[in-house]
Amino acid sequence: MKKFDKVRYQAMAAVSKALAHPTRLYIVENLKEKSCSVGELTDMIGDDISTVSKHLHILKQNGIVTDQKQGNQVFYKLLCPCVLNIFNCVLDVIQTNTTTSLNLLSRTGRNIR
Amino acid sequence: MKKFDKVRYQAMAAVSKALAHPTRLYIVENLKEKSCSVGELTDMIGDDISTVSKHLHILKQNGIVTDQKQGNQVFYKLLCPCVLNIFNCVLDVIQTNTTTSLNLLSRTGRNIR
DNA sequence: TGCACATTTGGTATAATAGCCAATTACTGT
DNA sequence: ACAGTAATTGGCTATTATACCAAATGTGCA
Repeated sequence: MKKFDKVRYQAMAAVSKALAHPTRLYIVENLKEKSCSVGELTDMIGDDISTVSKHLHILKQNGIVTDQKQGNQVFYKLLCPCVLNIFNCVLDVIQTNTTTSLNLLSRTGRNIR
Repeated sequence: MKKFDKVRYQAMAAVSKALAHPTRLYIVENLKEKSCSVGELTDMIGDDISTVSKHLHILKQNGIVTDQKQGNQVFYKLLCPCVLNIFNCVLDVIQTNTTTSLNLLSRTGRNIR
């Protein structure tokens, strides 16, 4: 693999990795409509606040969210709503998988219900 | 986070994780046009063939590629070309980041060239 | 059958990730 | 300055990923 390509794929992998965690996906999807404080997100998620803070840090580092202080709190919002497209693409892949599995099942004469 | 959501986000994270590696992204992009044998991919990538084989296994497990024996060799191909959309989305994110950085730079009076 | 080639699997060392707790930092209001 | 709330950081441990080598498996052909 050429060095040029390596750099490119590393950059892409970094973004993918940032999204490759259930909690971080949850966060991104919840920031779709409105920005949230760390505390709000923590309540929704149910992990320790330090854990949530670290997830947010990863998302920020990879240019997916930004933060803004408001008094006592820090609000995070989507920096790049284009990430939401990734959601659809990923769901497409999952749906394709599911469809394939269903076809296999039906070919064996079995069915879901 | 509701249990239902958890399952959903875990499924999505699994797909994202499968793509969250430079070599695997490289593989996916190279299977865009034509299917390739493990040996061919190994030559292009330059890692040990066992390493490449394991990457392919991960992609297969997550419904991104399929394999097919042809005599001595195993050819892999994209199961779900919709993954390629993810590439564009990820590149969008990266471009947004880059643009943001450039704006910051220019605001300081500096510039790339 | 036995050899050559292609791929997968097992084993292992190293590195990266995730989560919690405790300690620190930052801001507000008194 | 001090107490109270919000968030980040550091430290620790458990789990997971990655990459190599070596061994095993599978396939085609003499």
